[in-house]
Amino acid sequence: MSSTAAARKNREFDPNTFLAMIGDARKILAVPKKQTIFTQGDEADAVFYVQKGKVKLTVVSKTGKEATIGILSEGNFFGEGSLAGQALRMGSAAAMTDCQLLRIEKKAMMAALHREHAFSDMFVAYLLARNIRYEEDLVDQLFNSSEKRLARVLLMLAHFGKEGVPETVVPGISQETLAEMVGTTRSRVSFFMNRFRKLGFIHYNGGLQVHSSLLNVVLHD
Amino acid sequence: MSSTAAARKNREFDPNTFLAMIGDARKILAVPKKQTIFTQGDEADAVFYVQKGKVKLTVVSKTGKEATIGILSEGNFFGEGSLAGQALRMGSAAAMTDCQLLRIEKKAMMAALHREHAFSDMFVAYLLARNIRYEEDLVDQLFNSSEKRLARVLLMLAHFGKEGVPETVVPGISQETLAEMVGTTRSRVSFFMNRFRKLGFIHYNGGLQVHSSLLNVVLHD
DNA sequence: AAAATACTGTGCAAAATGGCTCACTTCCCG
DNA sequence: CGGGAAGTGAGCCATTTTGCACAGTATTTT
Repeated sequence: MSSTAAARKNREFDPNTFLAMIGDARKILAVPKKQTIFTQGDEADAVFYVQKGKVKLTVVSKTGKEATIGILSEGNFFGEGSLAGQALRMGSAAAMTDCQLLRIEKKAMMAALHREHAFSDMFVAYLLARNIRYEEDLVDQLFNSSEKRLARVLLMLAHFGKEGVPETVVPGISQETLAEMVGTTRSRVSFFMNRFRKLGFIHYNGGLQVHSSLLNVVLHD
Repeated sequence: MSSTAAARKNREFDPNTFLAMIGDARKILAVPKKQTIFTQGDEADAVFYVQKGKVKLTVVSKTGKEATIGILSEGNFFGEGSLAGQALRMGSAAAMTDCQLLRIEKKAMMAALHREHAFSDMFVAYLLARNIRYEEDLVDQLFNSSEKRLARVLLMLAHFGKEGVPETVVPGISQETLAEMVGTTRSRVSFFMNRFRKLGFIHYNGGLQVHSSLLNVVLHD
């Protein structure tokens, strides 16, 4: 219930309504932590929806470098490229925590989009939001140094609870993964993380915690 | 007519069909080269559609740096952020060439999306394509050096005509603009452009021409 | 608990980039 | 047609970033 409320609050649509419209051309998947959901190059014939947990999307370049495109929480879709005619997965998806996912066949998804007003309204809203997010990421890359980008990534990963309660960042996220998201090297991330720690912006306490003052790094100058 | 065919070929929807559905809550705008269409911070209450010409989207950072998010040709929408609830423009749009645009009121757009199946199908397809494009740009930023990013931008700007006919890149694009797209400095662009020229990848001939062999720079290694 | 793995903190030299400056060349506008 | 503004090619040097390498510290596995 609380997850539904959270998703509605953030995205302006109700996953339950969504669920109802698809009918039975969907499957609920329980994916354990660290398991692969799909791999770059796989055939792409379905869209996924995160009901619970965190999913990491990555891409591997021809030279073997790895980049992390995003970390998705509940209320997000992924694998939508298949709807746009991409026959193969352009990246991989893996569960960072135990997840509950919805797998929707491409055909069923397109039929539902075409049939149900409310559903396509919702999906358009979702895509617009996603577009905005991508644009922000891109602008961030064009404008900021790797230190600021790291600060921004940390802030985005730390959904501050009500009133800035310091919630723990995605449990177990490694410097390696952070480096892949920021677009830099792990040693650089290590360097900045220590700087942030010395300045009191972040705090290790079992998990990683981010203090909202880290914003200063992003906003200042 | 040829523009319609081209757009259909690339985007799988017909602007004319699109036009018909909106009714009269749209205006056709003739925008002369270099004119501003909207400015960062303006009120956002309409979406635009490029019928003819090239439009440049830019963002200015708090520190005054400028980034170019994209250069749009016919068949593209821009300013869709307004549909997602952005009350103000997050960036600016300007005509790079004489343009013919369609300006659609936010309300009319949303009503049409909600009313016409074919229209929302088309728009969903458009948004998916746009998403893929943003994702590619982001991956490019995460993986590649500024030299390769420049090579990629040049290749994207040069829509090779049938059979690799070397078409001139967006007429009059400056190194400054290229730098803003690539996310580097103009001096760096100048440096690489000359390197590309010496290697025979590009050619100045009144306008700028790109040889498809530039692909080697992007693809190799 | 021991062994095998994964993750982190550093240090360093080499390479890439950012930020100027300056001299020229083009182009555009009055 | 002249002057100015805009765009380009170069060079230089301070920083930033990369790429490795290594040792010490968690974690996981057996």
